[in-house]
Amino acid sequence: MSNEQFNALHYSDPMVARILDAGEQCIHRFGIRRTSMGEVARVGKLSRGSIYKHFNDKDALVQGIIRRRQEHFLNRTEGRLENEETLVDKLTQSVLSGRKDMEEGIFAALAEIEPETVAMMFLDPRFYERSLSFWPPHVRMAQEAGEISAELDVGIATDLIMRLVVSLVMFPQMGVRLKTRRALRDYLQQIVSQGLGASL
Amino acid sequence: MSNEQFNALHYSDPMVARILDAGEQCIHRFGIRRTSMGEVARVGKLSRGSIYKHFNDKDALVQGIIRRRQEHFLNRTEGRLENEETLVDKLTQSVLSGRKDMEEGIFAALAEIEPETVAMMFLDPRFYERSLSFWPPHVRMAQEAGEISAELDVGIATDLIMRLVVSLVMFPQMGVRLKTRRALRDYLQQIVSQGLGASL
DNA sequence: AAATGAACAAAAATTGATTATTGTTCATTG
DNA sequence: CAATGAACAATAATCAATTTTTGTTCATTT
Repeated sequence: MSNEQFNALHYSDPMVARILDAGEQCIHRFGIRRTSMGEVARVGKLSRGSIYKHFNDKDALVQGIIRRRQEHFLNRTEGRLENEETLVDKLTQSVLSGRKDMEEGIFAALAEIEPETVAMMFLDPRFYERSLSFWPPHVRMAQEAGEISAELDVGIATDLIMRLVVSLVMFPQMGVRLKTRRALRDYLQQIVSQGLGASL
Repeated sequence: MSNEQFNALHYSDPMVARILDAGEQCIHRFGIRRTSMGEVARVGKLSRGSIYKHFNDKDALVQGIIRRRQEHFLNRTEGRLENEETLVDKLTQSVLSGRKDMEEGIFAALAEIEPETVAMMFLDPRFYERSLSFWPPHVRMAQEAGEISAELDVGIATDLIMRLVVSLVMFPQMGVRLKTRRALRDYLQQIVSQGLGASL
């Protein structure tokens, strides 16, 4: 009998939320390695058995915490994007939000205690897939607005955007320094609208 | 008194080459963690003291091995690019070469034994900087050939290329599947010449 | 029904004693 | 004069014994 707790995350369930809250608190303070299920239970004031009811194992719990954090980031970003007119502005805003989260959130804390863990996380396909699924609606909107080519395959556009945004968030110090919002926006504008072709 | 052995790698020096050869052999077989300086000395049939004459510590040796391997890859790729007419073809060839190296070279072996080490390596700025310094001449050639905009800043073009190539090599399975040379070339052609603008 | 907590074997982390490795120095070798 | 190898303290890896944690089960509680 397979468990459905793998695919869906029932954030509405207060018990699940309590477990994730407690788990995230522990990870933030001690890192993943030094966080035990018993400690999570103690912090969340619930039973260990009850954690295992909702998460098959420790890795599932950790993945759930990371996933919720990332989805929370994507939702927050989604909200911010409503103020942005163009796809380029949306990309700019997303990179800036992403960078900010990386340098102050739970990932920053983890990077100090367990850098290998964070590195492994970055190589995890699931991490990218979630970022990837964020963009198609925005790509279509940009196509309807005539901002980018309507004939272009959504998958291809999304792929480029995902690779660019992830790279710019993860390695802000690499290549050209795009420190200011303006510089970053100009860079993205050039690539999105002309690639390396005719310059602005 | 600072040592100059950090910045320059004297591949011409037969002693340095012997040390790097022995070290690479050890890393390939046992991984970085289980490779000792004594073992490298034994394999290379030289003294431990002599290794420390050329490399300040174990990390310097490991970095030297990785660096030489990457430079070797870049040189080999450089040779292959001479057959390629356009920047897009060069990019295509580089991604394919990179992917091949990643799935069969020392990195593939390391990824099996010490995935965290490989993950950390990927997050190391030095790894990117070497890839970054590879592209400017090709960008200029493409500009002279009228393939990409002559007004475009070389740094910006190089930045995009580096981020794209690294991403496509490191995460071939992410986003759009670009399995065939043709599919990969079309993808790169679109991005380089029009970005997400007018489609082909 | 859902959560609890106790019991349990298997797996993993911790501990402390022991051994190996590191990085340095230097007199000797080729 | 570069390479060697032995000596050395400091650091890190290893190993076996012990303790903790994991993941599962199930009778009990809410």
